[in-house]
Amino acid sequence: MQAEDPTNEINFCQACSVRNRAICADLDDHEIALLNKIGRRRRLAPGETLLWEGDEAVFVANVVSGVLKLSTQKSDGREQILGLAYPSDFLGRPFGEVSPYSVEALSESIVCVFQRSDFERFAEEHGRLEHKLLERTLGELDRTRRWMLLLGRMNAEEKLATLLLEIASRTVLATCENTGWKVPDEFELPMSRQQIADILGLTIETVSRQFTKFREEGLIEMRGRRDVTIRKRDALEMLAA
Amino acid sequence: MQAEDPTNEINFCQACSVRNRAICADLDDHEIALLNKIGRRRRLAPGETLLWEGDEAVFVANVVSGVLKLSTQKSDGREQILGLAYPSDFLGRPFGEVSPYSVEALSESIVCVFQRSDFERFAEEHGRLEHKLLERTLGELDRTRRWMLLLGRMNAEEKLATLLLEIASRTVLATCENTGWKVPDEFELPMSRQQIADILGLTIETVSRQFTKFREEGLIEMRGRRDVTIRKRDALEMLAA
DNA sequence: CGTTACGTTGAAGTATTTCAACACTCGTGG
DNA sequence: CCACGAGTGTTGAAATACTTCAACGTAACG
Repeated sequence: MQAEDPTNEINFCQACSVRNRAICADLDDHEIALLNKIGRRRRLAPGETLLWEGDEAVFVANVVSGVLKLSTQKSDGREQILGLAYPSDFLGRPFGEVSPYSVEALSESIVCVFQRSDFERFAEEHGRLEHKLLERTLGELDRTRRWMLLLGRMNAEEKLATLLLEIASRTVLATCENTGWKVPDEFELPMSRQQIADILGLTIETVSRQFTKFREEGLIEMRGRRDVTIRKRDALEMLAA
Repeated sequence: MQAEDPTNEINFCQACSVRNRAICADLDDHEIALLNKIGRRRRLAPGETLLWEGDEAVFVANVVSGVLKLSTQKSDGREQILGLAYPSDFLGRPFGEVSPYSVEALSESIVCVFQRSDFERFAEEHGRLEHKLLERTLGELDRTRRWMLLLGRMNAEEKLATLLLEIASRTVLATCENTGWKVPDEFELPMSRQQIADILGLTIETVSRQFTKFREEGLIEMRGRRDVTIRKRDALEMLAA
C-alpha cells in the first residue's frame, strides 16, 4: 500500500488488472489515489443491468472483468445490440444527460464505477485522463463504424464469420495479455443465440442455421452450445473480409 | 479555385460561419489566431475526395459549408456510407495513423483543413479544444450507434422515413440557425439514389420504389429528383419511431 | 425426473435483391 | 433549337435470402 494514500482506504487501482490498459493508464500515483477515492467496484451477475436506455446517466465505469452488452430498442421492442464491452473498456456517457443505451452484463462481471459528476470534475482537472478518454472514444467510433458495414452490407454467413473472429480476438486480448500473442482458436461465446441475433441484425433461427452450416462445412467445431473451436480460420477470414 | 494563401495573415476564423458551433467555439482570440495560422480553407467540388480509406491520415478538418459523406467499402466493392458531415462537424481521425474511411463531398463544400500533426500538437496544448473534440466525438458515437438500430432492425420503409426526417432536421440546423426554430418541411436531398441506398443498406431499386410509395401515399411530394416536401410528418415519424 | 428455457430444424411466406427494360434529365454539339 | 447520348432514376418480373410460424430436441435446474 502506498504511503501517499490520502484516504487510508484500500487502493483498488494499484492492483487493478486493467490498470495499464484502461483510461487510467497514464495517471501517476497521486492521481490514481484521487481517482480511487471517487470510484468503487461493483460486481454484476449475468443479466444484471448497469444503465438503462433513456434514464439519467448517473454512472460511468471501466470494465475490470467480464463481458457486457450495449443495446437499444425500437419502440415496438425490437432490440439491436450496439456493441460489446470487454475488460479495460469504458462505459457510460460523460457530458450527457441521459444514457443513450442500456448496459447489461452478459457474463459475471466486475466494473469500476464512478458518479458521472465526480468523474467529469476529475476529467476536467486532469487533461491526461481526458486525452485517454478521447483516444478511446475515437477508437470506439471507428469500431462502431466498421460494424455498420456488417449490418448494412453483409449477408448472414459473412456476419457470423465476422462475429466469431471478432470474439476470438477480443477474448484473447482480454484474457491472455501476457501469454504472448498467439490467438487461440478456442473460446466461449459470452452470449445466447438470441443475443447473437441482436448483434448481427438477424433472427435466432437464421443464426442457428448458420452455425449448423459452419459446423457441417468444418469451419468450426462446437462442444456444447457455447464452446467454439475455429477449424478453418482462413475460410472464415475470406467470408469476413 | 485554390484555397487562399495561408501566409497572408488574414484571420478567416473571425468571420467563420461555424465559429460558434464547431470545436473552436470555446477558444479565445489569441488561441483562434494561433489556430488560424495552422489551418487553411479548401473548396471541394461535388464528388471530390478529401480522405481515402486506408491512406495515411494526413488531414483533419472542420466543415464550413456543404455536405460530405463518410464511407467504407468491402473488399468486393460493396459500399456502406457511415455518416454525413454537415457544417460545424469535425472530419478526420486525430491520434490515428490511417484514415478508417473515405470522405467525399456530396455538394459543393468548404472545409477548414489542418495537418493532423499540427492539429494534434495544438490540441494537446489547449485542453479546451480537446474537451470540445471529446464532446463532439461522444455525440457522434451516439448518433452512429442510433444508426445501427436502423441498419440492423428496420425495414426499407422505416429506413427511408428515418433518413428523410434526419436530413430535414440536419438541413435546418445547418442553414437556418438564426431564423428561429421552425423545421421547414422542404429541403433538397444532397445525394443520389445510389448514395441513399448506400446509407440505408439497401439497393437503389428498393429506395426508388419506396420513394414512389411515399409519393403515392401522400407522405411526401417531390419536384424533380431531389426536392422533397414532407406532407405528413406525423406519418413519417410513426414509421421512424 | 419432470419442467422450463434455449436451441435446432422444416415448411411456407415475404421483403428485398437481382436482372432487365424503359424513362427522364441535362449538358453538348450539330 | 433540336437531337443525341450518358448518367440517373423508375418500373416489372423472377430469384433468393431471410423471416415467420410451428414442431421438436436438448441442456439446465430445481
